[in-house]
Amino acid sequence: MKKLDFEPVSATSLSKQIADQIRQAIMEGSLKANDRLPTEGELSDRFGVSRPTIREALKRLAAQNLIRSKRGPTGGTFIQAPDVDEACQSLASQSTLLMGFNFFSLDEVFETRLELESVCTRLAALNRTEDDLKQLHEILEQQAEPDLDGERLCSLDVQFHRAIANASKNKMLSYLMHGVIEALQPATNMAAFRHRSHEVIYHQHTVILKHIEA
Amino acid sequence: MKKLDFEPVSATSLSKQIADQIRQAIMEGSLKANDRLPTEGELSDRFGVSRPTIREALKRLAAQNLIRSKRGPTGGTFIQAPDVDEACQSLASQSTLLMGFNFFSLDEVFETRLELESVCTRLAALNRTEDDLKQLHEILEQQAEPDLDGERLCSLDVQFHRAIANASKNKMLSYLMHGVIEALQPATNMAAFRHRSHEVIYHQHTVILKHIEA
DNA sequence: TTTATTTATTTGTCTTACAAATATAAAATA
DNA sequence: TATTTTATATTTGTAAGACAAATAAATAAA
Repeated sequence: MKKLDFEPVSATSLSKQIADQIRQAIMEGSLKANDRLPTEGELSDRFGVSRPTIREALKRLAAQNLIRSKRGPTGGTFIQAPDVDEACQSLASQSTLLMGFNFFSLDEVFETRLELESVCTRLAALNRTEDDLKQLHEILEQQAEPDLDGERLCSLDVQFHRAIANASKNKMLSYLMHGVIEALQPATNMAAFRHRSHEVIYHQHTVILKHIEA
Repeated sequence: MKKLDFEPVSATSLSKQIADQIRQAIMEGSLKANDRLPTEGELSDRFGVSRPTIREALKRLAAQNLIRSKRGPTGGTFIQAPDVDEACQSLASQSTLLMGFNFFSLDEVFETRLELESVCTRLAALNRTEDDLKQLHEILEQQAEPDLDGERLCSLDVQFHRAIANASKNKMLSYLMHGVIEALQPATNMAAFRHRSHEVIYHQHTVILKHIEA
């Protein structure tokens, strides 16, 4: 007899279903930033599940920075307004992970950074403030020092690239750019150590900065 | 008397600390894809916490698609290899959220898409396969039809943009591009409905495709 | 009025127990 | 013997109840 393959009625766990519901409410805007959710007890009543299940659902949301919790009266669980820096970090770690599993080659990521940076540079040339220029100069000045250790060199490199992204005055572009830069940091680290390309990097940065100023 | 502000000994919950530890092990590569974690019971023994706490930690990781779980013998919790499509979706929803909270203006996102697309188009012109061209032509052909309903029009628009990203043959760039496209879908939807810009869009796409072919 | 103290509320954690899924091994049956 | 069924062990999923810890507000004491 042929096997009928019915759909599983509910393959996903309760905690996941609940988390998804709340998540959707946030995305749709029915739950706004700093809104307070009912207490865990109330939630377990409303959803008809136990408190541990509710808690697992809330932890899922907490992992995505969608909520925060506090104890005590006036405490509870609150909708967390997203934060660009956190989002950036999460993008970076996703990218790092994808790179680690060889979904992206090093070349691809380098190419992406190069292209994005070219875009950022062009926009920065149009929109940069005096403050941006000052900051870029400061970083470059620190990079001019001849005997920098590798760690410091890399940190300054990252700072420089981030500063360019910020100078573009396009927050979404910066967001994406920061993610790519972070993902590349370990790799650029290696490259810098190996090829002692201090002068090369410094020279490149000088050229870029001139371009933005002009 | 002046208050000394000591660091809180452990402001973060146990489940978070445990999740972070496992997360780091995955990022560092000590835990590889499809590796099996110890059972929840063993984990609670090893970490010296209760099973519910372990479960909350695991749910945090599950929310980030870092693990998957299965019941039964031969079941357990396994390290999940990241998936580009899922990562894309998560990037898109992050972007949507940031847009929803007005961290990015519509202009910024449009500008970002425009610039990224320009990069994708240039790379696509270099790297596109015959298959890519065929696919782009197919989509364009469907868009040529005069009376498309709004939904279908938008869907084809998204498909076209995604196809260009893919034709660039840079997977990281595609990944970022897809995120931006998804985030913009609701907005482009609105725009398309309002301005009945069917012909405009079609014309633009024709120009882009010619550029890629040449 | 100011300072302690109590109290109520809410999340954080632990313990124990049972349900559900599911692969493996054993037993029954054709 | 081969096949099907049944039992069994293992592991995650869910539940219930209890206590700990944080903390703000109300109350009592100085």
